[in-house]
Amino acid sequence: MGVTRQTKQVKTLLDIFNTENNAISVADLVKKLSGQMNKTTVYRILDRLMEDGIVHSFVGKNGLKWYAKCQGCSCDAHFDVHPHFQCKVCGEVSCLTSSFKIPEVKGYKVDAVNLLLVGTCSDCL
Amino acid sequence: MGVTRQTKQVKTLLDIFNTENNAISVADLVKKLSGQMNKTTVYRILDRLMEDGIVHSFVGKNGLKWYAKCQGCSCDAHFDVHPHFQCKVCGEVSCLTSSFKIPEVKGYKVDAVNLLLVGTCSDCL
DNA sequence: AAATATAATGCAACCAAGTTGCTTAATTAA
DNA sequence: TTAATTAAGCAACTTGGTTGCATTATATTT
Repeated sequence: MGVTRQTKQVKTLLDIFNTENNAISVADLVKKLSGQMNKTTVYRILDRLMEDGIVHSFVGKNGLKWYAKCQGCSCDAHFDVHPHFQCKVCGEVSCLTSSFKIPEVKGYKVDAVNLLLVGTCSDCL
Repeated sequence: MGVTRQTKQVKTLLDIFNTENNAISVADLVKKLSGQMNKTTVYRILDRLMEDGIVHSFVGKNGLKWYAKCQGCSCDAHFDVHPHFQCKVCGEVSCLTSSFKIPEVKGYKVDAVNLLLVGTCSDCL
């Protein structure tokens, strides 16, 4: 599970994630790479990169799926989940470094958290 | 803005929200009401009910849109936002009563929060 | 109560995100 | 270098959601 071959396409994707600080929506990736790469391929590589713990994914404010490079976030031990911030003006999404403790809820077993802050980023203020 | 006429369809929707405690996905609503009501109508009524502050909406773990009746939650003054819980076994989504203070983030102006807890509900444990 | 203005519904067509099955091509291991 | 196997490409499809426009229902006015 998650033994990713070093294909040209995988390298392209990895390169994007390594040079880009912010999160990227799959839709944007597909658009940006259209012509270079099939959209199915993009989806499948992202799946594999996530299994390998290279990237993590989450859902943006309008239901689109976003990916960002994992940097020190333990994606499996989901207990230092970080929030994400989405600017409603420019649409940029970034990982916030401030970690966040999972709230306890009586009667429920919580094992993942999706915390999305929506607002205006410093550039758009 | 938000002056909703009391049509048969609106009453049907309101009735569903008043008898259902949990949140409902739009997709489910459309399915449940197919034959009774056009899907466009469902989407539009939900929009209006939200403008009126009758229901609030949020995004589930797989990007689907969910709605739930507002009960005492001030949907416009987004500062007593409540979290939502989605059970990954049965799929049910419910509003948690525990309120939640919006975290401060330096440089950003945060005005909405989407906090989704994913796990296993008491029925599925 | 009837007429009018206006808001809401239905319909069909559309768009975009994401998925599936299958064939072909590219890695990696032998 | 060949063989085993993973990954890429393609096309077709599914699903959630939207749009424009014609028709119908609700409120309002007289």
